[in-house]
Amino acid sequence: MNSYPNTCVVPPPEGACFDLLTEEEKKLVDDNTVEVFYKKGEILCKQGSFASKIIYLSEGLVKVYLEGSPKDLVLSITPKSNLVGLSSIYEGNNTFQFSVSSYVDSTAKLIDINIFKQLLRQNAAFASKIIDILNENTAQAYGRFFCLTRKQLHGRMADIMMCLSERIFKSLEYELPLSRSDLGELTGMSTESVIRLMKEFKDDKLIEVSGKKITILEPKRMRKISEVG
Amino acid sequence: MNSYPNTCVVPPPEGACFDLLTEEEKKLVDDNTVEVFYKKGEILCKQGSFASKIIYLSEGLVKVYLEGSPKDLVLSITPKSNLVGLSSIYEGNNTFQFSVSSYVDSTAKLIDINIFKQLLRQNAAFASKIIDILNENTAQAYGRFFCLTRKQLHGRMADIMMCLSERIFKSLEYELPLSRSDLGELTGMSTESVIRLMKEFKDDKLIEVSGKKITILEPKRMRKISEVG
DNA sequence: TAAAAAACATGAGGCAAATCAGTTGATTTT
DNA sequence: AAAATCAACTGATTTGCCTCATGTTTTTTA
Repeated sequence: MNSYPNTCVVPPPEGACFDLLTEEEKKLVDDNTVEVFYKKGEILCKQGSFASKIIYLSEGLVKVYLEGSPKDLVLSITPKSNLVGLSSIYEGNNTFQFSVSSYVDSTAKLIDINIFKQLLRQNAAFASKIIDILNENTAQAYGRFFCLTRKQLHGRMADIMMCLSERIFKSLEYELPLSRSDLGELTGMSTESVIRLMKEFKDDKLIEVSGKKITILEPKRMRKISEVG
Repeated sequence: MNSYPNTCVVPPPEGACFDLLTEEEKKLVDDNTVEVFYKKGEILCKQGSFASKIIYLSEGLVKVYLEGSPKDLVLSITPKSNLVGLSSIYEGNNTFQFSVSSYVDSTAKLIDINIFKQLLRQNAAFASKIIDILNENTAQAYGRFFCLTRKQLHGRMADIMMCLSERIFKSLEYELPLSRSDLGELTGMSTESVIRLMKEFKDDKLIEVSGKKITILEPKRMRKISEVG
């Protein structure tokens, strides 16, 4: 890959797909939606369970992951204002392909999946927009796939840090809501390696760390490290 | 993951999405399609280049991959009667996210992307079917993602062999059109490891190998190896 | 059909990163 | 306030797999 526009963490903001619905359709959605609050660490949906809802994350931050022993595989981390778990719905499949759990307190709107499917079949503009979103998600997943299989520890660490900065917090300085062990899961490395690398980056004056607070001092060098792997 | 319905290689057969078009729309597609023949090893589309066509593979076998140095990452291998490169089209992106090249002599129908997009916007049943296909592809990609990041050599090797058997050749005995080095690329391991593992499987009476011909003697044990990693 | 090239095969050695086995400090429980 | 739990951190050891070096067989090409 020559450029890394959306390498690792999170799908880009979606744009308001529901705006493409008619008033009548919007009402249909509203009438078949419930809002649910989740505490930090709670599970929004469980891999293998019956997929009866589409999840719209209105507040919070979640991870989408495949369950595996001994370790899960994080597919993406998704911030507020995004649809989650869209790709679970297809003909011949009615179970979630993955689990979703919250990193922080979160709020989700759960939309009845049959209503959602009905809208896809009757409103082509809406369906077309959903295809856009799905494809952006896929592009992101491929970038992440590449990151985890082809880069080594330094590259992966730099990648995640830049991605969190650019795509989630939109600042070079951020308060990390994830533990070192969460970061290890996200970067596909052991917790110990996360700690060692953060120390190394810190010693090299690439970043500043104090507790949960991360400041990226040299974004250009970080980006370079992310790219060379 | 508890089950591995579509773990590694190839998207499931799609069903005929073009049947959902009206006669008029079908004609529109036909009028904007060209058929091209590719020799073994040729490139059907190149990552980063302008995506002006949707590729329908009518004959052959191709790999979809991300370019990387020193090694590419194979996203999927796709047999005939499938759409390839669907996920490249989304708002704000008009370049291919990946490259596609042929393992064997292949024939593709290239459909004008603007016509394709127009159909998505005007025919909801068609768009809905395309969503199904995209989601199945995504499920496959996630399975493969899991395979390459969480399993080690034995599991990956068994996985690919079973997948080729079940999803591409639909037989326990098949003539492999890939070299050992292709297999290495596909399983994310070195060519040497592929050879060592095939010898090991052969010595363990799990498979029979003679040249390019593979026979799976113990599919149950192979599946087990694939699952435990 | 001989020569060159590519694919297949095998052993030895090295290394990136995981695992293991701790210590320390902060927070929660009792 | 003591005990227990958890997160952050560190060093020593192990290991899975790659790389390199070299040889052999098969396929391609001249």
